[in-house]
Amino acid sequence: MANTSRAFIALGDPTRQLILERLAKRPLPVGKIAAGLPVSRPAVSQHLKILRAAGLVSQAQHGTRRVYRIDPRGIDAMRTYLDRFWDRALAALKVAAEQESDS
Amino acid sequence: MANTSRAFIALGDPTRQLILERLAKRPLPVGKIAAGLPVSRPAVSQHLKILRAAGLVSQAQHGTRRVYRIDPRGIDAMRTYLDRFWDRALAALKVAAEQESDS
DNA sequence: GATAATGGTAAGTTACCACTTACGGTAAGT
DNA sequence: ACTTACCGTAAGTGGTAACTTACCATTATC
Repeated sequence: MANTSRAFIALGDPTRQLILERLAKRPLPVGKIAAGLPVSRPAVSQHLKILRAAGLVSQAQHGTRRVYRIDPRGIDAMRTYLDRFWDRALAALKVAAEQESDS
Repeated sequence: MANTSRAFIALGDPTRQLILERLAKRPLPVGKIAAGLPVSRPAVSQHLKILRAAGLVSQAQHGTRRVYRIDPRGIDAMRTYLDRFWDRALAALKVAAEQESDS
């Protein structure tokens, strides 16, 4: 499974989107992330595991605390994928429009 | 449910990704999309419905044919979302790095 | 060293998703 | 008109995702 696929799946879940929104403001330990979210702390741990596999967050262990933060590389990979897609799609649509006017 | 959420969910599925890859080359009717894909034609129809709800493809009816094509607006909405996210995340990481060096 | 704090993992449940086959509906061709 | 081509939808099924509670491991604190 390509990692971009994992990233898109990860961003599709509303809870994970909330987690990323919070981490986009500042790095946070798991407990702080879970506080304020509508799900339990273990659920957050499971989401973080998915986000980590998708390359969207990274971890730093300080004592018993695990501080999570956004991993910019994961975000950038998605942006690159969409940009390439964008270019190809626009080019194809342009060709299609020209062909239609050929009639 | 926000439409960007729908778009990310849509891009998370590998079959839908394949469909979009094909449509990025040129607009196609449903049958042509399904040919070459590892799933049945009705499955493709269901995926197209999801892609349409996400604003990623549009439809044009010619006789009994439904020709689908990429809708650039949906792609662009995702790009915009990621760009905003990217900016905020980078700013937050910069602040965090400065705070760490303050110790 | 006992206790508390922090967080990852296991097991189980519920809900949803992707897929199939079967069917219906509309437009084109003969 | 009959048949064919094209495609959407309904119903049913198997698998997986998200969540909960319960438990365990590790590190700080007293």
